[in-house]
Amino acid sequence: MHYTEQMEDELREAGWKLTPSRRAVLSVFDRHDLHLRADEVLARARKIHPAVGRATVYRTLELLTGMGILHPMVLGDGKTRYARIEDGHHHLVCSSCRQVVEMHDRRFNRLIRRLAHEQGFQMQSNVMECIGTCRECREKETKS
Amino acid sequence: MHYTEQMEDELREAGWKLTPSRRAVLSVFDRHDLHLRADEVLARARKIHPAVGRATVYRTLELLTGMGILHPMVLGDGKTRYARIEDGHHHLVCSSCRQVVEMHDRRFNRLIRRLAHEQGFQMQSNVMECIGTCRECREKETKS
DNA sequence: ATCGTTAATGAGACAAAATCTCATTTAGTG
DNA sequence: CACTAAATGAGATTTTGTCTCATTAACGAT
Repeated sequence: MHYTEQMEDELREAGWKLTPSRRAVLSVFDRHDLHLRADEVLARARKIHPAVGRATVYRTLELLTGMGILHPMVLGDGKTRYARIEDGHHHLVCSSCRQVVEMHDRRFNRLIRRLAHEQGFQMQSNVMECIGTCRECREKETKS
Repeated sequence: MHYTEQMEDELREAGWKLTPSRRAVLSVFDRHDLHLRADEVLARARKIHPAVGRATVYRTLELLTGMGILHPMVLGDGKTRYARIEDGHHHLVCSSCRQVVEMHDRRFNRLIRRLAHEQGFQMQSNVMECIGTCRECREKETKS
């Protein structure tokens, strides 16, 4: 089953109405590897359902964030971007060339869940950003 | 030695000029536990050096971010906030009441550093946000 | 199918956050 | 203390996000 359909079910089960606009926004995030600004989401959603309004995109992004489906983040350039939450969403960001590497490591989720539990929290999702320098940039650095 | 002085040295060593405005912004972050919006930073900086302009605050926040001294983040309400980076900065955020719990756990930093290293990254800093529900909110939930 | 309720919508006014420009100032250097 | 490039503040401008409100349409009941 596709991600979009799953999410539509989730919305329905939570009692939200499934409108063309919401479907359009959701379908933008069918690919898992996107980090989009609100205006980019708007543009892409309009390709699917040209009538969507800006307000609705913001409302939907907020809704999806509240449901733990998306997560807003600032990847170092001051712009807020939305990305799907996979439990969890872990980035390495190179502070020099800005490339973003996605990490998927179970140890991480396990450790976080445990630490959250120790504090009485029940984890819904988590996002980590690690800022550093990638190998290529370090090598360029030392050469110059 | 105070944090502010350390950071001033860092700026100087990197060849940046130490102006009253930059000092003012830096001194705002002398306390380690702040998560401030740009306009809050401006207001606080003006208490110290009333002449600072908005543009300069943004410029300085960007500079300090680039140097790995501050990190911008979106704590779930869509507002960008800046906080000092301590290696690392780990939050539990309750999605219901919005309380933020700071975690300090060495295992975390160790694991992240290792994972970063595996990818060829040299870590400068890291930030983690775990969204969940705190005990109090869960208890309220079940009672109602 | 159709109806009724109510959530959801789009348009556009509005507000807030961030950027840009440029003439002027000043920190650091010699 | 004079020089110069970096940095600044003011304010115009752009971008991003919010709000209002009249209209629409999703969904359950019939």
